[in-house]
Amino acid sequence: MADPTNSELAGALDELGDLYELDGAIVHRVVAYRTAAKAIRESPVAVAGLVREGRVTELPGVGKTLEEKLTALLETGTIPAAEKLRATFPAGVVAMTKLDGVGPKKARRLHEELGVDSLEALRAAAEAGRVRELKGFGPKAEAAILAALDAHAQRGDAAPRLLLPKALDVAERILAGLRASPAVERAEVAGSARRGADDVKDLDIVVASEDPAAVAEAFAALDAVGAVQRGGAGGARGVAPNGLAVDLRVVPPATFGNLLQHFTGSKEHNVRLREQAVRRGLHVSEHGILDDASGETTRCATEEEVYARLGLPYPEPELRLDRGELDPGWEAPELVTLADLRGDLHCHTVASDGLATIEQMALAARERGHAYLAITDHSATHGFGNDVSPDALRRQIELVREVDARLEGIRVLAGTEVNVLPDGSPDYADDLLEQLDWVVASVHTAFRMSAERMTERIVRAVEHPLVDALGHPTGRLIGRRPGYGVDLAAVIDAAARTGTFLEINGQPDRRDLDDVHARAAADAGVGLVLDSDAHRPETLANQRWAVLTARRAALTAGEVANTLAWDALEARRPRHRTG
DNA sequence: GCCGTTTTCGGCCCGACTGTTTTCAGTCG
Repeated sequence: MADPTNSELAGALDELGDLYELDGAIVHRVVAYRTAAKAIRESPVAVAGLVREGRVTELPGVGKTLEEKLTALLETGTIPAAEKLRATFPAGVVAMTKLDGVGPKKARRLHEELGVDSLEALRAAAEAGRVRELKGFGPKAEAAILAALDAHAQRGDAAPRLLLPKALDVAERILAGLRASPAVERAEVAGSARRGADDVKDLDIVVASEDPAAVAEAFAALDAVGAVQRGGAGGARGVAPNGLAVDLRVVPPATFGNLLQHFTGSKEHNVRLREQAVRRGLHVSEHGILDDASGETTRCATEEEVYARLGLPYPEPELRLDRGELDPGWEAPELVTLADLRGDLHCHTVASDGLATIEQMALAARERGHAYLAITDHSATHGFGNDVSPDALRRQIELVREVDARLEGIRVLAGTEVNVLPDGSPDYADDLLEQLDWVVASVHTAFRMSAERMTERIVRAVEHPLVDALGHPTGRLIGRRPGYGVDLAAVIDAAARTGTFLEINGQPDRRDLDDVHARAAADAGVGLVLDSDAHRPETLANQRWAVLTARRAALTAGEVANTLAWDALEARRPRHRTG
């Protein structure tokens, strides 16, 4: 039987944390399970392997006890403590703790005192007016439970999340509206949107102003804020027309830095930051930094002042993920920017499923300041758009050469996004691939093979000497489809061995590789390419999202291959490697 | 349950909001 994935191992620890929490364990013990689950989920290597090698305690937050539990899970398929607790707390009770406003304490009392053991039973009890009979519960608590059950019935377990570009579009319109108000001195988006996350649950907007009432009024009047659910001193909550919740917070300019830092998060970053500060007698909150020794609170107008007061280098928002950025001795890397990119190595034209011609795409890339653009239409077996047969590709190469000769100021490269067949070979012959300047190999078909076979398939493609880059390496679609089961550590190893580049695809629902694995690839010496995968001129701008993922991976310009001039990059292609 | 410039025990971020309370527990981010 295949080893459990990191996600499955993390899920088991999260469940055990939930069960211990219901059982009344102290909160720190529960937090320890969740911290360990996060470390496992974000690990770029297969944690099951670490457990077998006796190395799993190298992960931060995993100690002897959790090592034993993970070992039991691998050897027997279950954790004894979880088995025992499941007998006391049925799955329905755990499910109750996921409802808005219901936590472990309330769920346990509903279970013990009303015999409720499922969401259905909870609804029946609430509708019968039995919940309000419990001490500490009242009519409002009962109504809130019914509302939470309705919300759960509508959206299921996962709260709806919006892809980053859609959320930022709302944020930018709100910010523009707020900045037009004379009462607003500064307005910024905070939260996961500012950190460049793949998708967001809600927007946090923070404002510096001496007149919060005027700001709240301006906020409520914005078209981008459809309905204001509640307002009050220092803030308001609205809902954008597309359903995105928007939280507004307003403070005087003197503490804007504290507020922006606090609401940018991440939560884990802030917890770590505050724990370290406490050891030095400092207490950090959105209101300022309290010094135990003097009793003084330092208020900061900028975030830079917050980090400086704590003696820390300033971490860019994308790096605030509690992945070592607060460790002693950490130095802020100079993160790659969109302006560093000198070319784009993945786009489509009307030859396959794109909407523009070679020339239109090239002119748009030149307009964006690029020095080169690779035209990489899909290959024949792909199945989307027009089939690009070998003969059609030969004609396409001639067309590219013709456009390249005619246009000044942009190098147009002949390429392909060649399909990786189930056996790992590209679906054009080598003598044709040899004529191309740039070959991206991608998996588009036969997703459902075992992890072992998929890994062999992709490693074989990476090892092909005429494959320059692996496109969207995992095939994930954010919020819709997990990646194919593939051992990325083996893929990264093969790429490091062969000099093949790995792509960070900039389509906003791909961003594939993700930040964790992009970091692991760079650490292994693999070059990353940040591509738009544009299908029309406007979506060349999608490189922006690849750059954000790269920044979350702490990539510098030196770790991104398409920051190089084409001549330098061409010389680094795998086909030029010897030995 | 983890961890150590308070190191093998005794701590473990901070505040807002809500509903039920007469001073606070639970939940959330």
